[in-house]
Amino acid sequence: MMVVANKRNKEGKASMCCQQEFIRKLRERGFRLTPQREMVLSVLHDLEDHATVEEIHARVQKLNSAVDLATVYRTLELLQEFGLLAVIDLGDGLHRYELTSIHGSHHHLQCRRCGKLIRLEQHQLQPFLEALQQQLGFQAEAEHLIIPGLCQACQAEEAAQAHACAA
Amino acid sequence: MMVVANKRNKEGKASMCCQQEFIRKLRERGFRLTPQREMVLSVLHDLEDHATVEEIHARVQKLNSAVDLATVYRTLELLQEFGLLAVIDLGDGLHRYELTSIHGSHHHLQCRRCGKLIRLEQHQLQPFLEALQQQLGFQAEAEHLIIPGLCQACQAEEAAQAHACAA
DNA sequence: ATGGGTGCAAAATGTTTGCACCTTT
DNA sequence: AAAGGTGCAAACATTTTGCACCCAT
Repeated sequence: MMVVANKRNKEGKASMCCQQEFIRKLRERGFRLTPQREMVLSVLHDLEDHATVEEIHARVQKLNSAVDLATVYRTLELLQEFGLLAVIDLGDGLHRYELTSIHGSHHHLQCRRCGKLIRLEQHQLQPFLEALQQQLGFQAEAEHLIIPGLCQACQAEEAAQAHACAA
Repeated sequence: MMVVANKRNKEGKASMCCQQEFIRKLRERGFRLTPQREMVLSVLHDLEDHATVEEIHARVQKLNSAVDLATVYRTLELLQEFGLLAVIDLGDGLHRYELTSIHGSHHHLQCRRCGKLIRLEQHQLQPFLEALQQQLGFQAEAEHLIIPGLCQACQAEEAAQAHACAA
């Protein structure tokens, strides 16, 4: 029995390009593309940003409320093994996920004061990674670095605060 | 009642330099330096490398087996608030800790194949962090980045393996 | 006496696993 | 029939919390 898992195909976008890849990798190992797996993939596909397991599960349940959290975990694990899924750890004890094929390799600057995440594209990191290769022989495969610090706005506010204290 | 928490003072090294800092920050907030906190700090001080909570707890228990895990957690939390403690997440679900004052700001290159950690000093990262400031106005405070990739040895082995498959 | 700190046990959180049942091939 | 996949519940691991009691000021 097939469940409608991706309503967006009618829009004609090359939607779910990653589904082909997923199916291929599943078949390679004798695994199947089930409606549940399709739904998880679809939800991941539609994320503008990375999401936690709970968020993914909640969205999947809107499509079919019977889908279990354990199934979501199991599917995410598969996607990770296949290298299709990036795992992001912001240090708050929650893992966040996103499809690598959709968002491309990128990184985040995380403001420790306001929490804002600033996207950093792979190419902005490239010179640094190349230096690692040349100087240390290390071939970096950084897909998702989180660099903590202070965003521009918060730098200003902290400076203002320091002023106020001094006065 | 005072418990001997740091046997190494007799060696004459400027041992436990961080203890002064810890005491000062505690006092600032009306908190106390207890034997338990002293022991946790001492254990952290003697680590060659970062350690998990369990490892720290085990070492503290060698000094006084009554010390509770919860106390270790509470002390680590304090040290974090004071900015004296670096938390490292290698992605295996365990947090590792080390005193910033002892080991200095540094980072790690982590080989995804053999698991080896290669130390990367702060100054090796500096040009990149400065570029972030100049180009994006972001003031990075990266204290402990983990950059995944392949170490030199494993690059060679992967290449050899690829050859073998082709043949 | 006031308030911080501890140990202990319970709870909360996030994730994994065992298993009976269902589904696809 | 064989093998994979699911939902459910229980198990797990890590971390946090509530509380009675202890200790320092």
